[in-house]
Amino acid sequence: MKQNLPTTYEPKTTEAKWYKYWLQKGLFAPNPSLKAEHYCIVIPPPNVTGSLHIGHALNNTLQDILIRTKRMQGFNVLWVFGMDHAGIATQNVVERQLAQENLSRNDLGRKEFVKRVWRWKQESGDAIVNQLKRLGVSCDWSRERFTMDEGLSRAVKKVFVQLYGEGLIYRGHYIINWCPRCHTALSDLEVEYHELDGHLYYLKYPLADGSGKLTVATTRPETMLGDTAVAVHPKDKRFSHLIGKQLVLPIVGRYIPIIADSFVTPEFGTGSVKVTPAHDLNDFEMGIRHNLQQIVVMDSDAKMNERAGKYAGMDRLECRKKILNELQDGGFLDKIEDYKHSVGHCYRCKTIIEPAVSDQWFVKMKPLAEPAISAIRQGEIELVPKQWENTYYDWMDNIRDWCVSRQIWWGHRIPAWYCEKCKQVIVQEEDPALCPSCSNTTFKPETDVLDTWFSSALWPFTTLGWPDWPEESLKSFYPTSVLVTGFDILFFWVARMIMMGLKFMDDIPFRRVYIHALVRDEHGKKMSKSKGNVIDPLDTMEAYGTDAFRFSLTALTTQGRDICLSEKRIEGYRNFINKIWNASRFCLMNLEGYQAQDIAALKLEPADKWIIDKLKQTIIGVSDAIEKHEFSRVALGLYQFFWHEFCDWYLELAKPRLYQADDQIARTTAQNIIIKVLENSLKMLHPIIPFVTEEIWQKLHPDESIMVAKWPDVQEEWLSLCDTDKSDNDCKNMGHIILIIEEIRRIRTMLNISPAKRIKVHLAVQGIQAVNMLKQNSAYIENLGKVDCLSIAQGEGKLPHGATGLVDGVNICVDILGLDLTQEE
RNA sequence: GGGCGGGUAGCUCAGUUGGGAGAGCGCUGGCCUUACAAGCCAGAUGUCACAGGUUCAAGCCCUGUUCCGCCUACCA
Repeated sequence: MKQNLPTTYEPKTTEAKWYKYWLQKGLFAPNPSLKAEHYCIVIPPPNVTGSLHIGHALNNTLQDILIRTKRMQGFNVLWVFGMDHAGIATQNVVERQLAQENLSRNDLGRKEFVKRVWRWKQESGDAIVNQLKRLGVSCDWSRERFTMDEGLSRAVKKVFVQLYGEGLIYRGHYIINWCPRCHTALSDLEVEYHELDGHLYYLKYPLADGSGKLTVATTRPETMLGDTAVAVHPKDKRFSHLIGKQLVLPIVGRYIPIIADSFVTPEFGTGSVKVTPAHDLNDFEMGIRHNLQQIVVMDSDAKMNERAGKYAGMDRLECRKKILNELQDGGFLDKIEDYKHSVGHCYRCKTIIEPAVSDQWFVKMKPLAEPAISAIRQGEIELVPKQWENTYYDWMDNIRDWCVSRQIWWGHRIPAWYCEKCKQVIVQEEDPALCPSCSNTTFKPETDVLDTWFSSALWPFTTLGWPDWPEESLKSFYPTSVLVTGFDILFFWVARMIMMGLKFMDDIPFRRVYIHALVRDEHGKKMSKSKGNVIDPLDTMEAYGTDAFRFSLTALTTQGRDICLSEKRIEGYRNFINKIWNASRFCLMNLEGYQAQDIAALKLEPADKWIIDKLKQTIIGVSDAIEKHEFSRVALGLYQFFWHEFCDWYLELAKPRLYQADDQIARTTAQNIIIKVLENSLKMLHPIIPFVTEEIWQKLHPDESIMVAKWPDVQEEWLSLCDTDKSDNDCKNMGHIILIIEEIRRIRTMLNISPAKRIKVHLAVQGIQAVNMLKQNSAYIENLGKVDCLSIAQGEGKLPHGATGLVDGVNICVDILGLDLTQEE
């Protein structure tokens, strides 16, 4: 069994080899004949917008750790893979490509454009799959799904139609967030707010009766063209005499009323506010309350339209300047103050969004949210870390209706038609044949598509086969075991999956949500291409190996904190991988004559019991940490055990027995222990670093994959053999011996004794038992302390001249007679 | 405005029910000791943000202050 291996681990060749092997053996798919508890994860589907970033690497590494562990623990495991069509984002990518050819999507037309996006989807999808394979993830590729594939599209239609039928989806004329660049409505969540330095402009509106002027404050003077009122607080005594009077809108000349509305904050600005129902959310609502006209003065590009008169065609910001000039000239501009305020931007293209009124489709959220709130409150779904529950409640308790229609081309068409004759809206899965109200047969189909997150919300059950359930077995994987995701999509995705799962499956979609952090650079800065601090997963895997990369991510994943990743750190863990490699190499090199033996046939030494006890503690700690999803604890516990306990101490302690040939049983014992410890370590390490562990495992067990090896079990005879609770003190004694060795080494260093030099050491301790213990373990001290003459005495002893130390009641004296200490000075 | 998280060794961070202040990297010194120089041995380094309080005992619990980050809101 003796084998020779190179001294440095070479990840590249190894990784490709084993991934292929696993695929060929079909180890990623669930075992239909296995009668075991199910463990299922559905992947957060990556967007088909290009390639994966480090956040994906983290997300999928953590999922793979759970999946691989559970597989080894005997569960019937399914990890569903799939991708998201990512409506706006993907459309933008393809539009940018077209722009390089000086084309727009309109040049192609809808049909051609969508074809082109499908082409891109193929390309991007392949890249994503390859990256994930490179990362070593063990998802079931045979069940790949796409949010726009046939089955999922059918599910989307079905859900839409049912919700519409129940009045939970409606079409309405409301104010929404409009992105003038993407040319589509956005949901509230898709708007990012950023603080901008702006101004507060004070405008003077004259009273129609000539009795004076009323000053309003605004950040957007250009919207005055669409003003249809000025509001004051009903209890504000300064203005109560003006309520009901008319103002003359400067420049425009239109008459607008002064209204009273408690929305107005008397302390802010002048206490009176201009009302533009068509271009501001609050004004819109005030407009409804007071039955005001909505005057739209901008078009879909956020340019002024014909209602803006001479400003028509102007960009909104340009128009602002011109209007201010004109107001100034007319004496309507009172003053301008600097003002910081937050402005909404499109989360996909960062353009400033424009509130606009239009016809859109909405999902009524309150009835869906209530059961989803109680699912968390009742503990049916657990959020890890728990602190996110507050955030969840906060949003869910104040949830607003969800605008789901998008005016883009890439996505699920809304299954609605309009009768060309009577304008009746028809919502159904199939094309209508006959108008139910006028029997007309010609219809205009809805051109809007659905928000991407609408189909994502159905992901946990559509990927498993709903509504057709082509494979009956998959049904039993719902609810899934855990969802692993970032906090940034808690509302976008997690909350909506819970709502839809409860609505359509009548059950939660997952029992637990593990929410991990964002990956930042080593100084905590967000990674971005423009800052140049991006760590690319592929480059990193190329440079340090996939295992080192995965181990780094895992070791840094502590709950409730962002992950700061530096190359230095990855390099450090690369060294750990190499350490594993070399320790394994050492074990394999010393297996001559090895035979697996029953414990009973072995002659265990204190060092053996000590390492077995440490292994046992590690198994308990690691298994527990995985169960609690404390990933950093998993990685660091294994690191500490393997490097510092196994390599630094045990292997050194075991070397004399491995190197000699006289005492066969001593040798066999040491061999059995190192193999036992190595195998158990490899198994626990495998979910984090699958490649190197498989490589070594198969040197011990040719053509038996570690992927399906049994997870370490502390009940096993081997591991229960050293029990510190029982009378056996060998483990504890070994701990004392280690301290003594360390003290001897310290003294050596202090005295500047060359590491190669063998020295004389005298030990003295109270009590015959203690003396016997030291005598029993003297070989360890001699070997690792480089001592060739160790004397052990009871009591104070008569210690000769020398340097002394004291450890746990043991007096240590290094004999300096005969030592050449001249180099000390 | 509201909420959450965080301020621990030069850097990045652990610290699970209060009792020993820790890891990795970096740094210093010594070693090619027959697995590993991507290594081995030894070492230095901290008013645990600040101020009070509870306690025999506080990095950990309570109150206040301050700085940083994030989320959220109808900041005209």
